[in-house]
Amino acid sequence: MKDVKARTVFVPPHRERGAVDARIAEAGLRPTAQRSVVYGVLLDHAKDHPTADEIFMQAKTEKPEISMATVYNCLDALVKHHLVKQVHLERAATRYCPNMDEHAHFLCETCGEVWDFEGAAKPRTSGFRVPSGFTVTQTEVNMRGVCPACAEQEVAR
Amino acid sequence: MKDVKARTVFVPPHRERGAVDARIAEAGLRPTAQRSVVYGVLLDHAKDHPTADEIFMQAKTEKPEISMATVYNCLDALVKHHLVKQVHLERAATRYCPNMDEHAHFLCETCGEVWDFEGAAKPRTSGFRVPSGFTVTQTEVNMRGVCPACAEQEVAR
DNA sequence: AATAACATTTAGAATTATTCTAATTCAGAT
DNA sequence: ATCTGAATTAGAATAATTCTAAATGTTATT
Repeated sequence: MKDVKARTVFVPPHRERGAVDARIAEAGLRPTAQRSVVYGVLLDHAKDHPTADEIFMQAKTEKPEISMATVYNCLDALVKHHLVKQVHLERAATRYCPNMDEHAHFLCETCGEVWDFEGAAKPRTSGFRVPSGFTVTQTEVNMRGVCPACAEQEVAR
Repeated sequence: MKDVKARTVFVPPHRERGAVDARIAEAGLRPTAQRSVVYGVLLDHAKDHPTADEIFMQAKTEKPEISMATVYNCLDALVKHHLVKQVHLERAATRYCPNMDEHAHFLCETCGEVWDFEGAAKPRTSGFRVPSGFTVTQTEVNMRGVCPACAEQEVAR
């Protein structure tokens, strides 16, 4: 697998300021300036599944004083209040995803890019038999393989 | 969540020496002493889903000269040759699992213990629609929640 | 059996992601 | 204005993993 890179991060096109704060407040969190920026960055880059470090770098362009520790604090708060999901695809850095619909993640083993696959059936247990007595609160489905772009390049060679 | 601990590791009851080497060889790997020990430890503690560090500690009791780097090397080789699966449940250390049947992993958020849930339906895509052009080679299903023992303690309080 | 070529192991240093700590700042309630 | 607790900050500390270079082991060839 090549070096795992995130997509190029670019400045958010349009993000409604109040809407972000409203969602944070609805989730039962005080919408501080930092949390808004972190959550906003994540919403703008939902497709990128950025790491804490990538979020930090982007957040700094909007709020230069923000610190890495705050990014982690904010992400933890957002995760705890079900606005954001952690994604553990590899032994590398945790990725963050603001798409709370049930969906799977796909990691291309060639280019390292991550995609969302929308769910169909019952993702709560994803076809697995949960033994009695266990309570499942969250299910994460991670796939790996080759994306169309990389498959094409493979053929070309 | 309490401190995440692995189950108490105890000395393997009976492990057939030749069988381990044979499986390593079948997978196309040279069965070195270190690989045998690492794979053997993993087979004996399949239910524990140990981390590299836990494997290292147990392996040392059988082969005191083994080094952490070698444990990582061996694990990587075993993963590459499909004898072992990596499990990424949390932001903590990667866990290793020698059960190559399709199954899901369940992490108890209270005690940190990990279980295998045997699969029923088609775990290859686990009910998710894979867009055309993508090739899925591996699917990992991770669940979180509360295990029966912890649920009981919860009620007792 | 000796040699060459290559794979594996080793110890320890280096790197990277994440968490911790203590001081400071901020927001809301009195 | 002041108190109180929550949030943020910088930087140190920790933990997992990878890297490096040297030593050792293995296999194939002579």
